Amino acid sequence: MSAFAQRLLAWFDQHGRHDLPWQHPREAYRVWLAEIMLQQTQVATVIPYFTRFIARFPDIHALAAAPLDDVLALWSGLGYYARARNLHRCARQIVAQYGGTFPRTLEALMELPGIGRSTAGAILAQAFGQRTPILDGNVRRVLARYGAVPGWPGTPAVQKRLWQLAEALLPDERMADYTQAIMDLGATVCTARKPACVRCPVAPGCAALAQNAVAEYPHPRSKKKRPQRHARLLLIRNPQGQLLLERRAPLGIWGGLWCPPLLGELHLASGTWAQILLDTASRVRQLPPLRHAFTHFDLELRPLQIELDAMPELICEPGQQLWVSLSTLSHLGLPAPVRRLIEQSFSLGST
DNA sequence: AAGCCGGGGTT
DNA sequence: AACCCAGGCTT
Repeated sequence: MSAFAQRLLAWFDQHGRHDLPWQHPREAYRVWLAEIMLQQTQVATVIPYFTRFIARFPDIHALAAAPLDDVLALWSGLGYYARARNLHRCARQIVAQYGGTFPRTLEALMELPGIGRSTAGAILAQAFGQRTPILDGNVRRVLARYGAVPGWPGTPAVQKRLWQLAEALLPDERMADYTQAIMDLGATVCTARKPACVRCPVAPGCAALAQNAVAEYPHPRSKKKRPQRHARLLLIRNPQGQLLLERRAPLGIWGGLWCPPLLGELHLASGTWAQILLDTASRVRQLPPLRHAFTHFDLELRPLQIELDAMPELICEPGQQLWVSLSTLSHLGLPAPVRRLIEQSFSLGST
Protein backbone atom coordinates (compact mmCIF):
# COMPACT_ATOMS: atom_id res chain seq x y z
CA MET A 1 0.00 0.00 0.00
CA SER A 2 1.24 3.49 -0.82
CA ALA A 3 2.87 5.53 1.92
CA PHE A 4 0.34 8.21 1.03
CA ALA A 5 -2.59 5.95 1.91
CA GLN A 6 -0.95 4.63 5.07
CA ARG A 7 -0.21 8.07 6.45
CA LEU A 8 -3.59 9.37 5.43
CA LEU A 9 -5.50 6.57 7.14
CA ALA A 10 -3.51 6.96 10.36
CA TRP A 11 -4.22 10.68 10.30
CA PHE A 12 -7.92 10.05 9.65
CA ASP A 13 -8.30 7.94 12.79
CA GLN A 14 -7.12 10.87 14.90
CA HIS A 15 -8.23 13.95 12.99
CA GLY A 16 -10.83 12.97 10.41
CA ARG A 17 -14.57 13.65 10.53
CA HIS A 18 -16.45 10.71 11.98
CA ASP A 19 -19.81 12.23 12.84
CA LEU A 20 -21.31 13.30 9.51
CA PRO A 21 -24.99 12.29 9.22
CA TRP A 22 -24.47 10.14 6.13
CA GLN A 23 -21.78 8.07 7.86
CA HIS A 24 -24.24 6.42 10.25
CA PRO A 25 -25.30 4.14 8.76
CA ARG A 26 -22.98 4.29 5.74
CA GLU A 27 -25.35 2.72 3.22
CA ALA A 28 -25.78 3.27 -0.49
CA TYR A 29 -28.99 5.33 -0.39
CA ARG A 30 -27.63 7.77 2.17
CA VAL A 31 -24.19 7.98 0.56
CA TRP A 32 -25.77 8.63 -2.82
CA LEU A 33 -28.12 11.30 -1.49
CA ALA A 34 -25.28 13.03 0.35
CA GLU A 35 -23.02 12.89 -2.71
CA ILE A 36 -25.64 14.52 -4.92
CA MET A 37 -26.36 17.25 -2.38
CA LEU A 38 -22.65 17.86 -1.87
CA GLN A 39 -21.97 18.49 -5.54
CA GLN A 40 -20.69 22.07 -5.60
CA THR A 41 -22.18 22.63 -2.15
CA GLN A 42 -20.44 22.82 1.19
CA VAL A 43 -20.89 20.31 3.98
CA ALA A 44 -22.31 22.78 6.50
CA THR A 45 -24.97 23.84 4.01
CA VAL A 46 -25.97 20.29 3.15
CA ILE A 47 -26.41 18.81 6.64
CA PRO A 48 -29.84 20.31 7.50
CA TYR A 49 -31.16 19.49 4.01
CA PHE A 50 -29.89 15.93 4.31
CA THR A 51 -31.56 15.47 7.68
CA ARG A 52 -34.93 16.79 6.45
CA PHE A 53 -34.68 14.69 3.30
CA ILE A 54 -34.00 11.45 5.16
CA ALA A 55 -36.84 12.14 7.55
CA ARG A 56 -39.27 12.66 4.66
CA PHE A 57 -37.84 9.98 2.33
CA PRO A 58 -36.23 7.32 4.55
CA ASP A 59 -35.46 4.97 1.65
CA ILE A 60 -35.29 4.90 -2.11
CA HIS A 61 -38.80 3.50 -2.44
CA ALA A 62 -40.26 6.46 -0.58
CA LEU A 63 -38.33 8.84 -2.80
CA ALA A 64 -39.34 7.07 -5.99
CA ALA A 65 -43.00 7.10 -4.99
CA ALA A 66 -43.05 10.83 -4.19
CA PRO A 67 -44.18 13.49 -6.68
CA LEU A 68 -41.37 15.60 -8.12
CA ASP A 69 -42.94 18.69 -6.56
CA ASP A 70 -42.33 17.33 -3.07
CA VAL A 71 -38.69 16.67 -3.89
CA LEU A 72 -38.21 20.15 -5.35
CA ALA A 73 -39.86 21.73 -2.32
CA LEU A 74 -37.38 20.03 0.01
CA TRP A 75 -34.56 21.01 -2.32
CA SER A 76 -35.58 24.67 -2.45
CA GLY A 77 -32.63 26.83 -1.45
CA LEU A 78 -29.99 24.24 -2.22
CA GLY A 79 -29.55 25.34 -5.84
CA TYR A 80 -28.67 23.41 -8.99
CA TYR A 81 -32.18 22.06 -9.32
CA ALA A 82 -31.22 19.70 -12.11
CA ARG A 83 -29.70 17.66 -9.29
CA ALA A 84 -33.12 17.24 -7.68
CA ARG A 85 -34.76 16.27 -10.97
CA ASN A 86 -32.00 13.77 -11.68
CA LEU A 87 -32.18 12.46 -8.13
CA HIS A 88 -35.87 11.75 -8.54
CA ARG A 89 -35.46 10.15 -11.96
CA CYS A 90 -32.55 8.12 -10.63
CA ALA A 91 -34.57 6.78 -7.70
CA ARG A 92 -37.37 5.68 -10.01
CA GLN A 93 -34.90 4.08 -12.38
CA ILE A 94 -33.17 2.13 -9.59
CA VAL A 95 -36.52 0.87 -8.34
CA ALA A 96 -37.77 -0.04 -11.81
CA GLN A 97 -34.55 -1.47 -13.15
CA TYR A 98 -32.87 -2.94 -10.05
CA GLY A 99 -35.75 -3.45 -7.63
CA GLY A 100 -34.48 -0.68 -5.38
CA THR A 101 -30.95 -2.06 -4.93
CA PHE A 102 -28.03 0.06 -6.13
CA PRO A 103 -25.89 -1.60 -8.83
CA ARG A 104 -22.30 -2.28 -7.79
CA THR A 105 -20.32 -1.51 -10.91
CA LEU A 106 -18.90 1.79 -12.10
CA GLU A 107 -20.44 1.40 -15.53
CA ALA A 108 -23.95 0.70 -14.27
CA LEU A 109 -23.85 3.54 -11.76
CA MET A 110 -22.60 6.02 -14.35
CA GLU A 111 -25.54 5.14 -16.59
CA LEU A 112 -27.85 6.63 -13.98
CA PRO A 113 -28.91 10.29 -14.19
CA GLY A 114 -26.88 12.66 -12.03
CA ILE A 115 -24.13 10.13 -11.30
CA GLY A 116 -20.77 10.78 -12.94
CA ARG A 117 -17.47 9.04 -12.38
CA SER A 118 -16.65 10.73 -9.09
CA THR A 119 -20.06 10.20 -7.49
CA ALA A 120 -20.11 6.60 -8.71
CA GLY A 121 -16.66 6.08 -7.19
CA ALA A 122 -17.78 7.56 -3.89
CA ILE A 123 -20.78 5.23 -3.70
CA LEU A 124 -18.72 2.14 -4.54
CA ALA A 125 -15.98 3.05 -2.07
CA GLN A 126 -18.06 4.31 0.82
CA ALA A 127 -21.08 2.03 0.68
CA PHE A 128 -19.49 -1.14 -0.70
CA GLY A 129 -15.79 -0.80 0.14
CA GLN A 130 -14.74 -1.21 -3.48
CA ARG A 131 -11.30 -0.06 -4.60
CA THR A 132 -12.46 2.86 -6.75
CA PRO A 133 -11.10 6.42 -6.68
CA ILE A 134 -13.00 9.70 -6.54
CA LEU A 135 -11.96 13.09 -7.91
CA ASP A 136 -13.90 15.96 -6.42
CA GLY A 137 -12.72 19.48 -5.70
CA ASN A 138 -10.92 18.48 -2.52
CA VAL A 139 -9.14 15.51 -4.04
CA ARG A 140 -8.19 17.48 -7.15
CA ARG A 141 -6.43 20.02 -4.99
CA VAL A 142 -4.72 17.46 -2.76
CA LEU A 143 -3.44 15.44 -5.72
CA ALA A 144 -2.44 18.43 -7.86
CA ARG A 145 -0.22 19.50 -4.98
CA TYR A 146 1.01 16.08 -3.93
CA GLY A 147 2.08 15.27 -7.49
CA ALA A 148 2.84 18.87 -8.53
CA VAL A 149 0.53 18.38 -11.51
CA PRO A 150 0.64 21.51 -13.70
CA GLY A 151 -2.26 23.01 -15.65
CA TRP A 152 -5.89 23.80 -14.91
CA PRO A 153 -7.75 20.66 -13.71
CA GLY A 154 -10.70 21.51 -15.95
CA THR A 155 -8.87 20.32 -19.05
CA PRO A 156 -9.12 16.66 -20.08
CA ALA A 157 -5.35 16.16 -20.13
CA VAL A 158 -4.96 17.31 -16.52
CA GLN A 159 -8.07 15.38 -15.47
CA LYS A 160 -6.55 12.23 -16.91
CA ARG A 161 -3.32 12.66 -14.96
CA LEU A 162 -5.22 13.31 -11.73
CA TRP A 163 -7.41 10.23 -12.17
CA GLN A 164 -4.30 8.13 -12.79
CA LEU A 165 -2.67 9.50 -9.67
CA ALA A 166 -5.85 8.93 -7.65
CA GLU A 167 -5.89 5.31 -8.79
CA ALA A 168 -2.21 4.77 -8.03
CA LEU A 169 -2.45 6.00 -4.45
CA LEU A 170 -5.41 3.84 -3.35
CA PRO A 171 -5.00 1.61 -0.27
CA ASP A 172 -5.53 -2.13 -0.26
CA GLU A 173 -8.18 -1.92 2.45
CA ARG A 174 -10.41 0.50 4.36
CA MET A 175 -11.66 2.14 1.16
CA ALA A 176 -14.61 3.82 2.86
CA ASP A 177 -12.38 5.45 5.46
CA TYR A 178 -9.75 6.35 2.89
CA THR A 179 -12.29 8.10 0.67
CA GLN A 180 -13.57 10.10 3.61
CA ALA A 181 -10.00 10.77 4.72
CA ILE A 182 -8.78 12.32 1.49
CA MET A 183 -11.80 14.61 1.39
CA ASP A 184 -11.29 15.58 5.03
CA LEU A 185 -7.65 16.35 4.33
CA GLY A 186 -8.66 18.68 1.51
CA ALA A 187 -11.36 20.31 3.60
CA THR A 188 -9.38 20.87 6.80
CA VAL A 189 -5.63 20.81 6.03
CA CYS A 190 -4.88 21.02 2.31
CA THR A 191 -7.26 23.96 1.90
CA ALA A 192 -7.53 26.24 -1.10
CA ARG A 193 -6.03 29.16 0.80
CA LYS A 194 -3.50 29.00 3.61
CA PRO A 195 -2.94 25.25 3.58
CA ALA A 196 -1.66 23.92 6.91
CA CYS A 197 1.30 21.94 5.58
CA VAL A 198 2.80 21.72 9.07
CA ARG A 199 -0.18 19.59 10.09
CA CYS A 200 -0.27 17.52 6.90
CA PRO A 201 0.31 13.77 7.25
CA VAL A 202 1.47 13.39 3.65
CA ALA A 203 3.81 16.37 3.60
CA PRO A 204 6.88 14.06 3.41
CA GLY A 205 5.88 12.96 -0.10
CA CYS A 206 4.36 16.20 -1.37
CA ALA A 207 6.04 17.37 -4.57
CA ALA A 208 4.62 20.89 -4.44
CA LEU A 209 5.87 21.34 -0.88
CA ALA A 210 9.30 20.05 -1.88
CA GLN A 211 9.38 22.77 -4.55
CA ASN A 212 8.16 25.29 -1.98
CA ALA A 213 5.35 26.04 -4.43
CA VAL A 214 2.17 24.73 -2.81
CA ALA A 215 0.31 27.93 -3.72
CA GLU A 216 0.98 27.30 -7.42
CA TYR A 217 -1.21 24.17 -7.47
CA PRO A 218 -3.79 23.58 -8.74
CA HIS A 219 -3.50 26.20 -11.44
CA PRO A 220 -6.60 28.47 -11.44
CA ARG A 221 -8.98 28.63 -14.37
CA SER A 222 -8.84 31.57 -16.72
CA LYS A 223 -11.37 34.18 -15.67
CA LYS A 224 -14.04 35.79 -17.75
CA LYS A 225 -16.57 38.43 -16.87
CA ARG A 226 -20.27 37.78 -16.71
CA PRO A 227 -22.84 39.55 -18.87
CA GLN A 228 -25.58 41.60 -17.17
CA ARG A 229 -29.21 40.61 -17.70
CA HIS A 230 -32.48 41.82 -16.24
CA ALA A 231 -36.12 40.83 -16.01
CA ARG A 232 -39.41 42.09 -14.65
CA LEU A 233 -40.83 40.06 -11.80
CA LEU A 234 -44.61 40.46 -11.60
CA LEU A 235 -45.96 40.12 -8.07
CA ILE A 236 -49.61 39.84 -9.02
CA ARG A 237 -52.20 39.65 -6.24
CA ASN A 238 -55.90 38.95 -6.62
CA PRO A 239 -58.63 40.57 -4.49
CA GLN A 240 -58.12 37.88 -1.85
CA GLY A 241 -54.49 38.90 -1.50
CA GLN A 242 -53.23 35.69 -3.10
CA LEU A 243 -50.10 35.70 -5.23
CA LEU A 244 -49.89 34.26 -8.75
CA LEU A 245 -47.22 31.63 -9.38
CA GLU A 246 -46.37 29.73 -12.51
CA ARG A 247 -44.47 26.52 -12.99
CA ARG A 248 -41.31 27.11 -14.96
CA ALA A 249 -40.32 24.90 -17.85
CA PRO A 250 -38.81 21.59 -16.72
CA LEU A 251 -35.37 22.37 -18.11
CA GLY A 252 -33.22 25.48 -17.89
CA ILE A 253 -32.84 28.01 -15.12
CA TRP A 254 -34.97 27.26 -12.08
CA GLY A 255 -36.47 24.36 -14.04
CA GLY A 256 -39.68 22.95 -12.58
CA LEU A 257 -39.82 25.49 -9.76
CA TRP A 258 -42.73 27.80 -8.98
CA CYS A 259 -42.12 31.49 -9.68
CA PRO A 260 -44.12 34.68 -10.25
CA PRO A 261 -44.38 35.60 -13.96
CA LEU A 262 -41.21 37.05 -15.46
CA LEU A 263 -41.06 39.50 -18.36
CA GLY A 264 -37.98 40.05 -20.48
CA GLU A 265 -35.18 37.55 -20.04
CA LEU A 266 -36.02 34.18 -18.50
CA HIS A 267 -39.56 34.84 -19.73
CA LEU A 268 -42.38 32.38 -19.34
CA ALA A 269 -44.90 31.00 -21.80
CA SER A 270 -47.49 33.43 -20.48
CA GLY A 271 -45.36 36.49 -21.23
CA THR A 272 -47.80 38.07 -23.64
CA TRP A 273 -50.72 37.44 -21.32
CA ALA A 274 -48.79 38.91 -18.39
CA GLN A 275 -47.83 41.96 -20.44
CA ILE A 276 -51.48 42.65 -21.25
CA LEU A 277 -52.41 42.19 -17.63
CA LEU A 278 -49.69 44.66 -16.66
CA ASP A 279 -50.81 47.20 -19.27
CA THR A 280 -54.41 47.16 -18.01
CA ALA A 281 -53.71 47.05 -14.28
CA SER A 282 -54.51 50.17 -12.33
CA ARG A 283 -52.64 49.65 -9.08
CA VAL A 284 -48.97 49.04 -9.91
CA ARG A 285 -45.94 50.05 -7.95
CA GLN A 286 -42.24 49.47 -8.37
CA LEU A 287 -40.28 47.71 -5.66
CA PRO A 288 -36.53 47.92 -5.15
CA PRO A 289 -34.57 45.70 -7.56
CA LEU A 290 -32.73 42.58 -6.52
CA ARG A 291 -29.42 41.53 -7.99
CA HIS A 292 -28.64 37.85 -8.20
CA ALA A 293 -25.40 36.30 -9.43
CA PHE A 294 -25.57 33.13 -11.49
CA THR A 295 -22.46 31.24 -12.53
CA HIS A 296 -22.39 32.73 -16.00
CA PHE A 297 -24.41 35.96 -15.79
CA ASP A 298 -25.69 38.56 -13.35
CA LEU A 299 -29.46 38.96 -13.17
CA GLU A 300 -31.26 42.04 -11.92
CA LEU A 301 -34.85 41.30 -10.94
CA ARG A 302 -37.08 44.40 -11.09
CA PRO A 303 -40.25 43.60 -9.16
CA LEU A 304 -43.62 45.20 -9.85
CA GLN A 305 -46.39 44.83 -7.31
CA ILE A 306 -49.75 44.57 -9.06
CA GLU A 307 -53.03 44.59 -7.11
CA LEU A 308 -55.97 43.33 -9.15
CA ASP A 309 -59.56 44.50 -8.64
CA ALA A 310 -61.02 41.36 -10.21
CA MET A 311 -59.92 37.83 -10.90
CA PRO A 312 -58.40 37.53 -14.38
CA GLU A 313 -58.76 34.59 -16.71
CA LEU A 314 -55.73 32.34 -16.40
CA ILE A 315 -54.32 31.25 -19.70
CA CYS A 316 -51.88 28.46 -19.03
CA GLU A 317 -52.34 24.72 -19.05
CA PRO A 318 -54.18 23.46 -15.99
CA GLY A 319 -51.85 23.00 -13.06
CA GLN A 320 -49.25 25.38 -14.45
CA GLN A 321 -50.61 28.47 -12.72
CA LEU A 322 -51.49 28.81 -9.08
CA TRP A 323 -52.91 31.38 -6.67
CA VAL A 324 -51.30 30.99 -3.27
CA SER A 325 -51.67 32.78 0.00
CA LEU A 326 -48.43 34.17 1.32
CA SER A 327 -48.52 31.85 4.31
CA THR A 328 -48.32 28.72 2.13
CA LEU A 329 -45.30 29.85 0.11
CA SER A 330 -42.94 27.90 2.30
CA HIS A 331 -44.43 24.60 1.16
CA LEU A 332 -43.61 25.21 -2.49
CA GLY A 333 -40.36 24.94 -4.42
CA LEU A 334 -39.35 28.50 -5.25
CA PRO A 335 -35.91 29.87 -6.14
CA ALA A 336 -34.40 31.10 -2.89
CA PRO A 337 -33.75 34.70 -4.00
CA VAL A 338 -37.29 35.00 -5.35
CA ARG A 339 -38.74 33.61 -2.14
CA ARG A 340 -36.74 36.11 -0.09
CA LEU A 341 -37.80 38.97 -2.31
CA ILE A 342 -41.47 38.07 -1.94
CA GLU A 343 -41.21 37.76 1.81
CA GLN A 344 -39.41 41.07 1.96
CA SER A 345 -41.91 42.81 -0.29
CA PHE A 346 -44.96 41.80 1.69
CA SER A 347 -43.62 41.90 5.24
CA LEU A 348 -43.37 45.68 5.38
CA GLY A 349 -47.04 46.46 5.75
CA SER A 350 -47.67 46.86 2.04
CA THR A 351 -51.22 45.72 1.33
C1' DA B 1 -13.22 21.92 -25.11
C1' DA B 2 -16.41 24.97 -23.37
C1' DG B 3 -20.81 26.30 -21.70
C1' DC B 4 -24.68 25.52 -18.57
C1' DC B 5 -26.58 25.09 -13.89
C1' DG B 6 -27.03 28.60 -7.56
C1' DG B 7 -26.07 29.77 -3.34
C1' DG B 8 -23.35 30.40 0.73
C1' DG B 9 -18.90 31.14 2.91
C1' DT B 10 -14.31 33.21 3.00
C1' DT B 11 -10.88 36.59 2.30
C1' DA C 1 -15.27 41.71 -5.69
C1' DA C 2 -13.21 37.41 -6.41
C1' DC C 3 -12.74 32.90 -5.38
C1' DC C 4 -14.08 28.45 -3.68
C1' DC C 5 -16.98 24.43 -2.94
C1' DA C 6 -18.05 16.15 -2.04
C1' DG C 7 -19.77 17.65 -10.40
C1' DG C 8 -22.57 16.26 -14.14
C1' DC C 9 -24.79 17.16 -18.47
C1' DT C 10 -25.05 19.10 -23.05
C1' DT C 11 -23.34 20.80 -27.29
